[in-house]
Amino acid sequence: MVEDVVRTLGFLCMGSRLRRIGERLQADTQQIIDEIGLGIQAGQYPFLAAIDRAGPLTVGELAQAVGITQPGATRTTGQLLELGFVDMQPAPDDQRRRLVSLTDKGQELIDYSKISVWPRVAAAVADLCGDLDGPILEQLAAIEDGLAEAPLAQRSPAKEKTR
Amino acid sequence: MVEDVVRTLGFLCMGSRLRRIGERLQADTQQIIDEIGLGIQAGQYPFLAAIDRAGPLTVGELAQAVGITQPGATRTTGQLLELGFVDMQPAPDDQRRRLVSLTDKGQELIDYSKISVWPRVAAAVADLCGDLDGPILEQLAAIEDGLAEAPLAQRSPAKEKTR
DNA sequence: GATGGTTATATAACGTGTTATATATTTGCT
DNA sequence: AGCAAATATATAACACGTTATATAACCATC
Repeated sequence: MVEDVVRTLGFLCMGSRLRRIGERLQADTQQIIDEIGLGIQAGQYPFLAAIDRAGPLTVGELAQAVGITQPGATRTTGQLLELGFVDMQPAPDDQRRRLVSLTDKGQELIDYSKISVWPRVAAAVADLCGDLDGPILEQLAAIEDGLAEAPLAQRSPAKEKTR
Repeated sequence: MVEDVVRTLGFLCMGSRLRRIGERLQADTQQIIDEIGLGIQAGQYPFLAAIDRAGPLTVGELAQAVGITQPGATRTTGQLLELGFVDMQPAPDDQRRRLVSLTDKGQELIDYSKISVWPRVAAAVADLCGDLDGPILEQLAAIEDGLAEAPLAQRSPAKEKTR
């Protein structure tokens, strides 16, 4: 068995480490989404959630809300448009801005997700790291160990905790 | 100003959040590397560090050591080969395995990085989150706030803390 | 009211992760 | 020995982030 360098190097590799844990969590989340059978990518949720919370937003506002760059927001918005979850129309007062709003289909997806996917994901993540405390490196180690033991999909509220 | 949905949604978006913080940290680290003038990508360091610590490793062992999949390790190894930092040769006992070792140039890079880049990065990250404690969501919020105030490059040990 | 700078979005090119699959070598069984 | 299964690496195709730049619309000033 080979040493996990990223873990060993601690603060030095914290960027790589956060990133790989984030990727793992998103992949696990995707698995839950697929199990429930929704045709959406985990990374697209924050966009829909932002509009659901704040009402129609422009592409730039979406980028800010989700914390990525504008070209990334443009692309994901295009995908959501393609999938029929959102609608886009120029802002009446400023033709440069494109207002992105939820379609009925998008609103339904969100409403259903709120009762099916989101609670399950949030509970699974909380099960994984909700009770943690202490220095961040220790918590990250605990999270990685936890994920190795049981992925998010096995930490859903439906399944009784056996530990 | 638009609400940061990923932060607001907490555990539900923890994957996205860890990922984006990791990307930010890596970008900041890259800036420090570039300032010092080394021709390497932040994400390539863990590969060289792994070999430096453990001696020559196969592609598969590198993937394990760095915590990514094998095709990713194959690609990065190819880049490091191209850059002249590593050498590859078939393992004597098993022609399928390719042993990756540091070249003199690679070893020099590592040795120099150990005194120039690594301490600075580790100190900057420690400055950012070394003293944190408590629930992970709170720590992540503190890290994001901290990065917004001052990127890693401004948290080097050379610069006196002004706060 | 034309012109130059700013702002919003789109597009292109790239980096680096993933999954799926092809290829070559080794291993193990009859 | 010979052949099937397993293993190690490479390659292809894709996801999704980035930076740099093009284009269109708005605004301010002369």
